[in-house]
Amino acid sequence: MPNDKPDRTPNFIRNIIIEDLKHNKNDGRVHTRFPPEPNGYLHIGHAKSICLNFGLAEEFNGLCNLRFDDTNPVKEEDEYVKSIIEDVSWLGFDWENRLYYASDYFDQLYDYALQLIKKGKAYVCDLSSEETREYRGTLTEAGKESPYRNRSIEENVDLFERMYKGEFADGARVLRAKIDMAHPNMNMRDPVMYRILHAAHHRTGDKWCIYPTYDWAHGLEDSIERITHSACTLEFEDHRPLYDWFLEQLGTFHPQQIEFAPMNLTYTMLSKRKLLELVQGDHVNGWDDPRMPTISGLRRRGYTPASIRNFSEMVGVAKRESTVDIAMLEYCIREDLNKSAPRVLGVLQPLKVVITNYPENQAEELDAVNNPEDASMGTRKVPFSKIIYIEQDDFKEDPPKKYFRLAPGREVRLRYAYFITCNEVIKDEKTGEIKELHCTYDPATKGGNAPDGRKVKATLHWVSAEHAIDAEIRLYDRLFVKPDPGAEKDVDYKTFLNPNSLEILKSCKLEPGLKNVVAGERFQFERQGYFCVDSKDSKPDGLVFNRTVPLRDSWAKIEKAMKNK
RNA sequence: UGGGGCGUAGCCAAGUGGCAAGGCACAGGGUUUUGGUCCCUGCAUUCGGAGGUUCGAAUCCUCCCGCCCCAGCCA
Repeated sequence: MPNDKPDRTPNFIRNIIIEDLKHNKNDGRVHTRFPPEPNGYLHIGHAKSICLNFGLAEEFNGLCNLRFDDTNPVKEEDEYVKSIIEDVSWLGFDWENRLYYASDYFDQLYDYALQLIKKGKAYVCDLSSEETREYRGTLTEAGKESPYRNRSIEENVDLFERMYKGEFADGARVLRAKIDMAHPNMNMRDPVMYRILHAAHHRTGDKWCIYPTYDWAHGLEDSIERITHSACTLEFEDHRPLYDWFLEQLGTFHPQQIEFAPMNLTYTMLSKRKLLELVQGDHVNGWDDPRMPTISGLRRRGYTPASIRNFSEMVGVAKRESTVDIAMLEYCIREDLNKSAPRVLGVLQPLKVVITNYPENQAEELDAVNNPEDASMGTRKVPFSKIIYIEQDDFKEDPPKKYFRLAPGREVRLRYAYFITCNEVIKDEKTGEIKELHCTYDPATKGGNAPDGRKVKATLHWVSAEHAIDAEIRLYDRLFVKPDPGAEKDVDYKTFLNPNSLEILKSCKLEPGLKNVVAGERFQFERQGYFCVDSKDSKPDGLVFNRTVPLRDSWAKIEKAMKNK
């Protein structure tokens, strides 16, 4: 059995496939598909579905198609298909030559509809949409049959052909399946198959003015492509009897629809409609804003495809409604970047430090390790001189308990450099603001070790002032302040948008080696977090970095715990 | 009051009659020139509840409770 990851958590869909394979169902074929509607950008929830479908195909030596479910021209755009293609392939999946569109099948769908009409299983209905709703009945009451339900086959064929030809106005008529207006499942009460829409389609242009509905089209799309296992989300469970009904009536290849629970993520929103609102309302800067849970947003934020694939595997697939803790996603990106990202020194909020006993006009090149997790990534040189910057947070004039960074009289290590001791704090006379620190260094501790064996409790990152390069750094935080911003039904979720989800730092100081970075390049700024070069705004003479995720910070936890005491 | 689903730890999630995997989070401890990583340890006598069947139940049966979805010519 093709399974190179025996430790993968089992899930019910995989179990169904294993069982089907055991009985040689579909001649042992496994063929899945990812069927997005091109009406928005893909988000992390779609990524889970992509990983599921392509992953299953991969695991069982099958195939997975990418298919655009473009049956509604008024909502769909080419921009979205472009972004979806980019996102799926960025995630690392390959549909080879199997890129399909529902619109490729419009002719076949039309023929199938004619077949159903001729079997007396579909009819043209002249009821308005309001009337159709009234006739449908309610959840607890049966519906009424349309007065047009018993038209002759000839009349239905004629009317349907004239619908196709464009003789009727939008909404004037629809084609409906003739099933059962008293069915307890609302979806079976003569569902609409075609509606008249005089709208240009992003691919077929003005060829069509009738468009198939999802229920009518989807099963047939799957059938035409000989899909074996058609995974979709839970809300379509009620549609399965209809999915099956159409395929049975037509006697065509019958894929199996399997429903799984869609994913929710804490502190964000996974709904195309709401994400569109955030974009259109300028609450974020576009679909690929690094705060967005979209694949393009995560990509720009610095997430790797591997981290997202791993996350998808980690959250699993089940039928139970779930809200995954965003900490799990953050864990996945840290895990990946810890192994792969080069370490670098960068100061976000600089505090000037003068090493008073270090010679003027001197600079030396110190050896620094590029990644302690991977020796093959080698070492580099970092310049050191009399004036350096350290992080404002790394000095406290009046250090609290358990704070073991720099403080007056205290000695700490500068990473890869020297031990320094703080002797003097220079303040602005008026504001009391700390302007700079005067420290002395111990020349014997070069590289970071004291020959006499004395220890320091802290190691700080730093950057030489005269060698540093400037950069803008964008710090991102969760998009919403509540774990489930949509939970309160009578409060708009936008109320819970985090006003501090983006903080821009303009005068960050980075080690000079970062001068020639390229868009998308990722680094760990030691003791801070993982950052990547912004793909849109970063320029050679104006570097912009996005913080992907901060490092775990146990000091922050201690601080918080002390405050809560 | 119709139909379809789902209830295993704070969050995901295995398990399908033989005595509760794993991960995240959290809490301790060790290593450490990143308060990072890594490594140990702890974390459900119990599976929504109550009965029943059985030598034995999260798994089977009955009843009850809770949550989600469905009345678009959206997908």
